Amino acid sequence: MITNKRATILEAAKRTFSLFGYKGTSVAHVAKLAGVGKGTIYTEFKHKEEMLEAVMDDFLHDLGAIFERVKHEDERSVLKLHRALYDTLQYRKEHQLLIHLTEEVSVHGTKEAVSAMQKVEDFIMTSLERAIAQGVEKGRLQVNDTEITAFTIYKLYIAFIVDWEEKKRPLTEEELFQVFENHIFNGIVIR
Amino acid sequence: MITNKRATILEAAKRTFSLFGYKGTSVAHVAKLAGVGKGTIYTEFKHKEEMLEAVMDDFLHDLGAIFERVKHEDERSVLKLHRALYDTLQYRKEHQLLIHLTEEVSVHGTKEAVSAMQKVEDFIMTSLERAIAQGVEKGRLQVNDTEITAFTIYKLYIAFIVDWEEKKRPLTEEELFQVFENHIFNGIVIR
DNA sequence: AAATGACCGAAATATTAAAACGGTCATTTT
DNA sequence: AAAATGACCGTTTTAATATTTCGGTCATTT
Repeated sequence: MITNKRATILEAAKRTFSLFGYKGTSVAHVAKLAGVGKGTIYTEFKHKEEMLEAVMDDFLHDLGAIFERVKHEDERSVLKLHRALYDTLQYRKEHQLLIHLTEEVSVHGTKEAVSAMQKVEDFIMTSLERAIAQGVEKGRLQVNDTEITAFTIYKLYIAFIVDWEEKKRPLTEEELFQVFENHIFNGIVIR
Repeated sequence: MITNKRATILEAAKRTFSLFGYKGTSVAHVAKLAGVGKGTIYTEFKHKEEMLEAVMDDFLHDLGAIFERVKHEDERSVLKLHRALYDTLQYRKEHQLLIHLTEEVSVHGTKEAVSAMQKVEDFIMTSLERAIAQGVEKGRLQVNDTEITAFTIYKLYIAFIVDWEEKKRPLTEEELFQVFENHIFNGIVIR
């Protein structure tokens, strides 16, 4: 066999999950696309959920790359933070796999999808927390509790990128940055 | 008749909506509790939804009173804003009617419930916006767009009161205030 | 003139039958 | 002998159908 068996199956799983979501994908379907028998899949994965987990791990690796890439850019701490989060959420918003999983969570509450999306949220939150902690170390940010601050920033980005766009004109990246610059970072109180 | 007919029906509607939500309440049930025939209800309200609207109007009137009361307290602008919003959301949290409607929106998407909750959100947002505009007038706050700032504060409160409590220990009123003091009002950037 | 509840079509719910699914394993292929 | 396979199994989902409940009306009663 020229290509790795596990990789072939994983690629097929990624494709079908992206097209039909977790619930909408049958193991038989993945097997056919991968060009193997159904039984073969169970020599590589304990069950269907383990396939999703493997696909998600790949995916989280990509997300991690975004934060990593931005980290080495030579910019202000605040701008870096913004760019990493913006790119991440944009990526998340456009990726078919995540779109399907998100819908599955809200419509069917499929437990495997819930846990997969939880992983994504945790990952983003953790990356954000690390970035904030770094800003604190460098003496650029004052923060009592990095977790609370990460939560605050994360929820606001989600609110603006998801909820705001539902009823108003979407903000450009620049405008969104301004919102955060004014509110979270500088504060609105006049001194 | 000693008590007002409309008020009696409205009171019964309020009770049953609070106990069973909109979907879970039948018109016959309201009629029985109000001690009138079903037909009588339709002499006062065009349809079931109009009953809900009337109940919600009463409710929004109560909410308005909270903002009004706080407005006249002699405190810092920021503290006032916080107290008004906190009272509002605590009230909301305790109020069975809103709990049921909120669940109905997320579980069944009942259109009458969606529109009722939309009204509540709009009302809170508008009150908040007015309070912020007042802070700006008094030269206490610097804000580019009161709508965006109101949205920011509202979403953050909801996030902390709903989402944060789902996974972490609920914040006390004091802690919640600190979060807003640090993030929105003063900012986290070191100058 | 105001109040009522039996009645209507429509919508929600419960019941049942049929199909599809995840996972296994005896058999086949390499 | 080891790896791959798909027919097969019990369970879960879905589709089809029968039953109940509901919002709203209106002829009759109060």
